[in-house]
Amino acid sequence: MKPGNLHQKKQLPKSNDSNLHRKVAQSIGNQILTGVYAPGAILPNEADWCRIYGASRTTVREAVKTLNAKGLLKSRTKIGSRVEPRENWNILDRDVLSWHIAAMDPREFFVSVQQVRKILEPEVAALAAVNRTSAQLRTISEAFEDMRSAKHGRDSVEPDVRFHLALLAAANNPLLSPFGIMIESALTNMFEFTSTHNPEPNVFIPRHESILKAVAKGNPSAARRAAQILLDDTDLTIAGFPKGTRAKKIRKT
Amino acid sequence: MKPGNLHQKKQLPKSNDSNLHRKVAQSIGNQILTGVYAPGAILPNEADWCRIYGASRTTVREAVKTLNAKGLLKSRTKIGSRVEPRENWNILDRDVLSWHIAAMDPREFFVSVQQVRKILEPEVAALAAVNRTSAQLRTISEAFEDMRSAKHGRDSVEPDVRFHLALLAAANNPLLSPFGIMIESALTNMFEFTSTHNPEPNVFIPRHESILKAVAKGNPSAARRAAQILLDDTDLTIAGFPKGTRAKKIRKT
DNA sequence: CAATCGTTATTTGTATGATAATTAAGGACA
DNA sequence: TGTCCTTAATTATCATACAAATAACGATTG
Repeated sequence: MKPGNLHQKKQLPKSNDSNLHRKVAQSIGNQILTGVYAPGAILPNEADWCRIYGASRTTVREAVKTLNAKGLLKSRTKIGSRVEPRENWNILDRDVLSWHIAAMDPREFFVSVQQVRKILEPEVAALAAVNRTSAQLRTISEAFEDMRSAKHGRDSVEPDVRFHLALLAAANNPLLSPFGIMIESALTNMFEFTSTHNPEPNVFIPRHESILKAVAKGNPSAARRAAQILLDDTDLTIAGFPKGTRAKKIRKT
Repeated sequence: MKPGNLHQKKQLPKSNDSNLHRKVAQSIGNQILTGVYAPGAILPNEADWCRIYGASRTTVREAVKTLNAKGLLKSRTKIGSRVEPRENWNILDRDVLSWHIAAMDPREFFVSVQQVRKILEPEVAALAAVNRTSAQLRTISEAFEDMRSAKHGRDSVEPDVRFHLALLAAANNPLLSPFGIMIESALTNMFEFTSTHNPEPNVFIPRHESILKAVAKGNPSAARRAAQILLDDTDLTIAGFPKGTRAKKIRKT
């Protein structure tokens, strides 16, 4: 990538979200996540960004404040904005995660996600089996029914996501909720692969049913085991992904 | 970089807490976290905030953008800013977490944290045992030595935090890094209790040493077990906390 | 020479006022 | 009753100016 021509206006991705400061934030965020500006680097100053995007300073500053708030930058007077070290990035923020996914090899992403999911989700299922309210159980159950009755594979993605998010919520630990975004991203993006490379998504229905039943019964160890089995199956699916394929961009509305 | 000064104290840059928009963001953020404005509620509009804080609209807007970026709000034209549902809050953001801690019963917080730590940290230790680089091992080891050589309890907090963060980093999974903030907050705030209510903090030294040795040897199951033991001990400490005590406010920079 | 102390220049921070864009809500009309 | 238009409330964007912080530089002095 060629740095240098600051006088040229950037092509901002057109999006239904017509907020200019949001687009600017996304553009800069993407450049950070793709390594155009590495941790420790000083970004162009506000005046430069104004020229680059043809936006007012107000707008640029709001974009920069957004990135500050997500831990990607730290701005100081007379210095400018410096890219923060990676460990300070709010990687589980919805925007940051989407930039991250767009920037990295999707296979690598799935490996990282599966590693975390295999640590968390069995225990989440176990906690849900113990801590769930009846309303939360109903939500999980509804998601499962919608998943089962989905005709096409793509129709089962949304209830599938809903199932896992409901399970996570039923664990009733607020510190776990940021993972909902990770799970959602993973399942949604994974569909881009499974739909094109995997003929039969219905194998997963009984796996989800086992989790649901265990949570309904209030049996934590059964829930834990059921979640582990589902994740092992998911591992196999991922292992079948062809190398070098790029995930299509999913536009969230 | 000179090779000799690995032990140099990290120069904390003078905190820019004097930023007005930051103060406004903190104030509004606190009010959201304490429930003054509940999820779904519409906040006062920008003009109101200007009057309330005596700040310009520019400043208020930057504060609101910050809160938007952290998932606490969503602003829309003609509507105003609405508080988002809790599950969208970036609870593992440094600011949001500190507001959260200030707003809730600290015992409750420790329970939530311990639940998550007991899920994650044993597996983190196991991953670190397998994935660590030698540089990462050195960092962990240095933290341990600093911890051991600390004279007073309060001097062992910083290396203790450093130990756990280094372990987390050594797991080499970027999706886990947001938990560093949680761990840091937990350990730092916990000291406010242990220092006043627990006479002997040195019990934990050998526990940490077991983890270090297992990670050094590259033995994941030993690392996992050692981490579990440490966390069980921590549970006991927390169980001894008197009820109703409030954590003192720790100002992190 | 080395260290100290102002001075200057650069960059972000804050303020003000104006206009545009979005859209909920209410009113006019068929 | 339902549709379409107008209005009003609020955020979004722009332009300009000045304030504050501070790194970099250079003069002064021991």
